This record gives sequence, structure tokens and C-alpha cells, in this order.
Amino acid sequence: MRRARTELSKENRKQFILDCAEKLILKEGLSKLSIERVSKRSKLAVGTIYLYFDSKEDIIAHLTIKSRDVLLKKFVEYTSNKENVLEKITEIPMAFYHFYKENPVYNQLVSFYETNSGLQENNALKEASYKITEVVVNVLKEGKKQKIIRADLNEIEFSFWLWGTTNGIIQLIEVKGNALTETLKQTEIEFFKNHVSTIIKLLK
Amino acid sequence: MRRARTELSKENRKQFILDCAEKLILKEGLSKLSIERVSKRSKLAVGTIYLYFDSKEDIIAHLTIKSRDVLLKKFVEYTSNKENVLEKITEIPMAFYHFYKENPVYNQLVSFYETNSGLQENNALKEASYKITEVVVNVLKEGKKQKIIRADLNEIEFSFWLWGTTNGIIQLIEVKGNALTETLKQTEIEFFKNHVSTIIKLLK
Amino acid sequence: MRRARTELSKENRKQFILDCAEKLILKEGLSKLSIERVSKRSKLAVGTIYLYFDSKEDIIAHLTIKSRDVLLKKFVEYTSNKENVLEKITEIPMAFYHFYKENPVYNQLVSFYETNSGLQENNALKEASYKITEVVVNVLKEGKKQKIIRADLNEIEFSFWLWGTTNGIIQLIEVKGNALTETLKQTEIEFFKNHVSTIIKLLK
Amino acid sequence: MRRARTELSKENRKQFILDCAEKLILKEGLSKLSIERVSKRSKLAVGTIYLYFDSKEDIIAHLTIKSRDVLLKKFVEYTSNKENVLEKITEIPMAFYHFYKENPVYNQLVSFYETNSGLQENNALKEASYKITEVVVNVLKEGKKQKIIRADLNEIEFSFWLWGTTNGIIQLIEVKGNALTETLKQTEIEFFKNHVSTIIKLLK
DNA sequence: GATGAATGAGGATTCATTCAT
DNA sequence: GATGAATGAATCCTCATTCAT
Repeated sequence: MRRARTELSKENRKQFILDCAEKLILKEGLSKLSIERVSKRSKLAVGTIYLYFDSKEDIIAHLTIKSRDVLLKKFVEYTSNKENVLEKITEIPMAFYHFYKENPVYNQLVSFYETNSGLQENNALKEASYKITEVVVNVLKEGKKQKIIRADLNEIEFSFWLWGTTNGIIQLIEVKGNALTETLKQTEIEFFKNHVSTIIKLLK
Repeated sequence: MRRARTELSKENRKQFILDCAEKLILKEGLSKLSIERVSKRSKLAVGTIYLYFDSKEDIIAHLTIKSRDVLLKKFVEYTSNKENVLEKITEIPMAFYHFYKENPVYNQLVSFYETNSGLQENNALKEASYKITEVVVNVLKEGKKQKIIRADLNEIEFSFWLWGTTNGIIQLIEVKGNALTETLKQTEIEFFKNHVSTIIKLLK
Repeated sequence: MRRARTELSKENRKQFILDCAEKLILKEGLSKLSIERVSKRSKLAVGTIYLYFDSKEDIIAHLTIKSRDVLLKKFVEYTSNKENVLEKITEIPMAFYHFYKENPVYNQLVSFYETNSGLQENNALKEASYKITEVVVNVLKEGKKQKIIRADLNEIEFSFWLWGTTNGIIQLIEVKGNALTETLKQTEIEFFKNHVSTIIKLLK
Repeated sequence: MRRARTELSKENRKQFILDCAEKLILKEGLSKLSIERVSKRSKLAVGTIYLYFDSKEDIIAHLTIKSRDVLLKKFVEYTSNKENVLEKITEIPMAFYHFYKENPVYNQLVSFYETNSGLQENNALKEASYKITEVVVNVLKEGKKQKIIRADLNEIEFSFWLWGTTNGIIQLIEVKGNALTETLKQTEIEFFKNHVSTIIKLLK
């Protein structure tokens, strides 16, 4: 049976498939993602999925790129809200935290790419990663110019360190979940904010 | 065909299977692990594997537990080498680092468990995790008693934070690899040691 | 998008599609031929291909017919070069041989048709085949009239035999390739010319 | 549902699968052969087929080897029936003919391997091919020793030529079928026997 | 006439798990 | 306890063909 040609543009259809895949990952986890499931969920034929994506991996790559773009936007949005440099820097890990909370799927995707050594990061992925680092570095440079941040700080190193540790803390929160909050008698966000204060302390 | 291994105790046989699985993961990655491959490598029948483990997942869980035990031993070993409390604490992330370098398979396993939200951490896994935290907490308490460490430090919180951030830094190193060292013009170990110094600074 | 090819006659368009298919077979083999690939190569829509051909099989059939036409022309060309009847007959298998060397695709096509019992030879194919036989028969008749060829020869039977054996020898050369030339310490063409001499011997 | 362990040995089961595949090729042609069809016909699970064969291609290769073995046995059988060398040689193409008539599938298989340049003949296949040539060469040598056959005959070349032309004639018969017999007003076997007489003539 | 998006059956292969021996 | 043959659902992907525009 033929599905009536919809008014959706090629790009919209692509996006629709990505959305379906995203919902599936959210519901069942990345490892359970399969083209057939995407096909059923989207009510498109298997072959149709392959009209828009080269392979299953291609879908995952697109979702990952999208996820990094969303993260980047979040960074820009959060930092542009604030005037003060230290506040800006505070906002960076907070942006990260909220991004993770709002996009649990994207977290899986990033982990997937960062864990699966088999998969090569393609250029689009690297590009997105690079832009994110850039935002952080620029804020740090501004801070140094304003003498708010220690002159001896290596922005790039710190930027990497910020990314790494924040990522680690978020993963910890995700994995330990209740165990963490119950043991510490803190909420997740309190624990995370302490992480942020620590970072700020190190900058002065 | 009779197996020469007949006289081995149940525990030894179990261990043998785990060793084979570990070697396979090291060689081909976790995703390529299959019972059939374990069967071939161990020269045991498929059915025999199932006498000792409930499922493939069970094998992975056991390997993960084993990995945490190894990590625990490493912690104990590294910290007991040193007299000075600050040195002890320095050794904790270093133990972590060397553990990762020496046990690339275990790293995959931990990531697997921490990434795959589908898999529930079972009690044995939680137990292993708990013991690791305990080692760290104890060292920190000792430091506080000796007034080497800030009195206001929440040992448990810091211990979690240490675990989370160190894990994140190691993952960063693994994922970014050369890109990191080339951009920073630092070796991996230099970058990691800076992370450790930062931690120590925060304790005083 | 409007095609510049609009003014082309139906026949020209058909020919163009066949040419594209032929190039694809030459490049990737008959088994890799697909309508989609033809569509891409010809820059025509998939549906357009189906306006000119009923099915993929139809395209292959047309190419096969075309191949037989080329072979027929080669026969006529080679035999008309020579005055002497025996020379003419010599040229027939030689024409065959050169045809195969120059048209490796057609060889695949003929084999395909002759091997795939599922495909029925349609009338056009039979027609082409018939004309080829006719050329041979006519030369043989001329030879008999000139008393150069044995009077008791059944031209039609011999013509079939010539076709069958020559085809077999060419296939042998193609399949055995180097193994043949190395074992015999002969070149392909020497082996083939011996085949031709044998045939001539039988005619006198 | 589990199929009761049959009394069939591993080799028998393998043979059974090959038999099923053979019947399918006979019925629907080689191009329609698929593992799923073999699975259905044999009433074995798909996975079971893969216990005995590495791939679909592996099945085809096995059938081809088997076919060449059958042909070889036919050669030996036919030639050993006769005392006289010329009779022996007569019997070689006749063995070929009867082999083809009795094993129409094998014909497809040999053509398949000889046509599909993509598939590499493995050693077992080459071995079978080689043995067949050897039988022919030996008979020819014997004939030369007995001075029944021309001393100047190159046995190996002739053996190749015999194989090539006979193969070609049999293919012709298969492809042209009725068209041939109707045009010539001969039966297939008459046409084939004329081919054999021609060959014998050339040997003296 | 021309387009190309959509279809979905079909195909090769893998693998966790079971169970008769 | 030990075996390993058997299972079959699941997975990725292809491609001839159709048909609304």
C-alpha cells in the first residue's frame, strides 16, 4: 500500500525519522535501536529509511551531531545571558547540566561515540566538538583580559579539564542516581552546584 | 572427549571462562563478545558455559565485578605504599590512572555498565563500588584527624567528586587521545598529574 | 528539472539507457546491475527507465539482442573482406573471437541468457540468432557450389556445430585463462587458431 | 520447537542439505537459491544450515565439487567399460553427454563457476578439474602408444579442445533445444554422436 | 511524458539460549 | 556434569516496481 505523498519536505522527513529514532532510544536505549523499529515507529517502510540515511550508523551520527549543536546553542544561550565573566563561566557547566537533563538521549549518544572506539568521528562531529571548546576558551580569555581570572591559567587546558570533569560528574549523577543523593543527603543539583563552585574557586 | 580440566573446582572453571572472555574482549572489543566465541576459545561446549553462567550478561557482570576488585586492590596497594596522608591521596587518582592503562578491558566494562541504562547494577557490583569509596573516605578521615586536610571537607562528597572527575578526565584522555596531547603540547600523564595537583590544592 | 535530452526521439532515449546499462555491466558485472544504478548513471528518474523498458530483464534482453547484432555485423564485415571461400570460413570463427575480445559485456550477456534457464528467449533474440546462422550457411553453400567444400556436408548442421564448438572454445579460454596458456605453452590466439585449422580441415 | 536429534551423522546431514539445495536449483534455477528456501525445503532452521556451511556460496561450491566428482566417476566408468582405445575415447564425450542429461543442476553449477569471474575457484575445485583432464590425457597417451592415434597429436591440447568443444555442443543443445532438432530433423543424440564421430576422425 | 519518493518482500548472516543425549 | 546440535527471532540492507504529482 502506498502512503500518500505528504507535504513534508525532504528535510522535514529526515528530521521526522531522527525524531522517531530519538524517542526509541529514550524508551529502549541505544542498544535496542534498529532500523525495523524506526520503520515501525515512523510508519515508514524500511526502504524509506534508507532513502534518507545510508545506514543505521548514519542515523546515530546525525543524532549525535544534532546533540552537539543543541549543546553548543545551550552554551551560547546561557553565557550570553550574563554580563559578568565569572557568572558566564558558572553558566557553562550549568548549561551542560541542563542539557543533559533535558536531552537524556543525547547523553547516551555522546557516550556511545566517545566509548565506541570502533566508530570514527567524522568531520561534522569534530567540528561540533571544536566549536564547543571554542566558546569556553573565549569566555576564559575574556576573563583573563578583565583580570578576573588568574593570568597563569592555560585556557585550553582548563577548558578540556572543565569538559572532562563536568562530564564525569554528570555521568556519576546519572549512574549513582538515588544512591548518591541518599548517601550525601543532598539533591543532585546541590551536588552539581558544589562542583561548579569548586571550579570557580580554581579560577581566581 | 574427556576434558583434562575435570578436576578443577567449580570456582576455577568459572574463573577460566572469565579469563577467556576477558582475552576476547581485549582482542575484539566488548561488542564482538559472544558465547560461541568464548566456547571456542575455552574449548568448552556452549552448554557448559551456561552451567556456570546464567547468561552472557552474567559473564559481563562478573567481569565487571572482578574489574572493580582489581581497582580496589590497586587503591589499597598504592595508598599503603605511602606514609604521608597527602601522598596517599595523590596516589588514589594515580592508582585509578594506572588501573585504566593496565586494564583496558575493565574500562570498557565499566563504561558499558555505566552507559547501558538497561542493565541494573546488581548487589555485588554495588558492593564493589562501595568498598572503593570506603578506601578513599578512610584516607580523607585520617587526613582530617592529622589536620592536614580542611576540617570542613565532607569526605563522602569529596570522595564521590574525586571518583567522578577522575573518571571523566580518564575518559577524556581516552577519547581525545592524540588530539588532546597535540593541542596542549603535554603528554597524557602530565595532563593527568595536573588534574591530581588541582585536587590536592582543594584539600588544604 | 528539465532535461536537455527532451528533443531526443524515443529510440534515441532507449539507446541511451542501454548504453548506460552496458557501461555499468562492463564496470561492475551483470550481477551488480540495478535500475537504480542505471538511473543514476543516466541521470534519468527511475520511473523514466520504466517508460522505456518493461523491466530490468527487458533491458538485459535488449542488450543481448544488440550484442547479437554487433556479432552479425562483425561476421558480415569479416567475410566480405575475403574473396576466397575457405578464407571466408576461416574468418567466421575469427570474427567470433575478436567480437568476444572487444565486447566482454556481450559475452556476459549471452552466457546469462544461455545459462539462465528461467529466461525464455524471446522472438527478437531468436531472430538475431537466426540471421547469424544464415550468414554462415550462405558462405558454406557458396563453398559447395565452388566445389571447395565437401558435397556431403550438411551446411546447417555444420553451422550449428561451428557455433557451438567455437563458443565452447572461447568460454574455455575465458575460464581457464592463464592456466591454459601456461600448461600448453601457447598463446590464446595460437590455441584458437588451431581450433580454426581443425574446422577447415573438416570441410575439405 | 526442537527437532528430535536424528540418527543422521554430521556428514549425512551435510549431504541432506546439499540434496535439498540441488532439488531447489533444479526446480527454480540457481539464481533463485536462497538459504531460507533451503531451510524451508529441508525443514531445518536457518541457523542449522549455517552449522554445516559457512555461507550460501559455500553450498554452491560444495555442489560444484560434487558435480565434478560425479563427472569424473562417469568418465572412469565409461572408459573402463571398453577395451579398444578409440572406443574409450568415443565414450568420453558420451559420458559427458549422459552426465549432463542426468545432472542438469550440475551443468548450471559448472556454468556458474565458469561464468562468474568474481568467484575464485578454490583448490578442491581445481583438483577435480585437473583429475578430469588427466583421465582424458591418459587414454590419449595409451592410444598413441598403440599407434591408433596420430603420433603428432598434442594430448593436452586435444584434451582441452575436446572439453571446450563438447561443453559448447552440450550448451548449444540445451539452449536451442527443440529449435535445433526441428531445423536439423535430427534427434539431440544424433547431433551429439555426429560431434563425437568428428572428434574421432581427427584423431586418426 | 517525466519524476523520484515510497514500498516491502526478500536475502544473508548472527547469536543467545535450550535440551536430548 | 558435559556436550554441541538445533533453533529462529532479529538485524542490516537491497532493489524491482509502482504511482501520485
